[in-house]
Amino acid sequence: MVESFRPPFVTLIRGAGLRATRQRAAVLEAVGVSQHASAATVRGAVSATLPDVSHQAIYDCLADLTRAGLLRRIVVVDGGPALFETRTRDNHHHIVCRSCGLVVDVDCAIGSAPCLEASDTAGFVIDEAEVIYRGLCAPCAEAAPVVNPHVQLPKES
Amino acid sequence: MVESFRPPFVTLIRGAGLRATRQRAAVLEAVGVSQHASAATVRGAVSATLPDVSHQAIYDCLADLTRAGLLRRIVVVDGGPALFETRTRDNHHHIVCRSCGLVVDVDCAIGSAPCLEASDTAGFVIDEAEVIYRGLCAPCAEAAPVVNPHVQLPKES
DNA sequence: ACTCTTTATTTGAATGATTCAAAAAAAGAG
DNA sequence: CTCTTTTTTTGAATCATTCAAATAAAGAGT
Repeated sequence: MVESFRPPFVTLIRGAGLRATRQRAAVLEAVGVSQHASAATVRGAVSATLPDVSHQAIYDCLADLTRAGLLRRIVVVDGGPALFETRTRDNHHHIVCRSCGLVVDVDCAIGSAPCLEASDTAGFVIDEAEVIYRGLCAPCAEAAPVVNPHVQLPKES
Repeated sequence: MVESFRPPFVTLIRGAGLRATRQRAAVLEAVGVSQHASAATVRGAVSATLPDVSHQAIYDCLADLTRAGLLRRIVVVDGGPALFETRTRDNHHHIVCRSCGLVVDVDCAIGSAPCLEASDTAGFVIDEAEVIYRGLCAPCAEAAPVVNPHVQLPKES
């Protein structure tokens, strides 16, 4: 059952050396639309056009696209699901709202270099620095009279 | 069956407003000894003196001690177990070896302030910045002719 | 020390994101 | 259009962690 793919996604996928399947195109599109989407979110979006996608296909596509460099995988909430984004290879970081789980991109704080400067590298050869800022987004900060440090974050962003 | 507790741990625990139980003292000691220990590691250490500790007690103790500020909980490996450490409230960061999982503390890179300076806070009220450096520790860097970006990290540090 | 109320621990089952494995289906080279 | 390879489906399994009810220990007061 061959439908018409939206060219750009297929091109991207083939360009990354992967076979262009409906599932992969849909997953890539879904991640692009829903910024910082979890596998569950992606599945929800994809099933709008492909009602019978298996969750395994979602996980496989996300893993393949991530390995191919078309997606980036992040985990910003302890115990929460992994999130995926289409901005790759630019070493940006993230701000996460403790209350609603909103994730926003931030450019590297320390100049344009991938902020690999640790005060003491303890002999390590460092190739990546991941920075996660936490706090409250504007709406949540306004709504919160007292910040409760024990709030349980929603598992879904 | 009251044994003799090592005073310091009991004092610390009571000082934090918690009841001093054998399990809590043993857990606190275990985390202090095994730097960056997982719940499983802690259980292993604790069961040397308390052979019948339940895993639930380990999780409860770790959660209680963390809530009381005597422990800090971190997750440095995607999908890996949470690790606990006794250095709290000093905003230090971590370097993680991609190969062997070794975790080492690093002081904040951006001066002594808790490096909360994001380039653009997007309206968020930020209260924490978590930094995780990744790479290879000295022994692993020497042992690795080619760095394989797909190595699966051991779940245990 | 002894009793009582509160808080912890044990016991055993459940959750949820993710992964494994085998069979069926689709992609794309020739 | 066929064939081989790669994907997807299907269905079960894993692992850290959590929930819930019953039992036990802590510590204040006597």
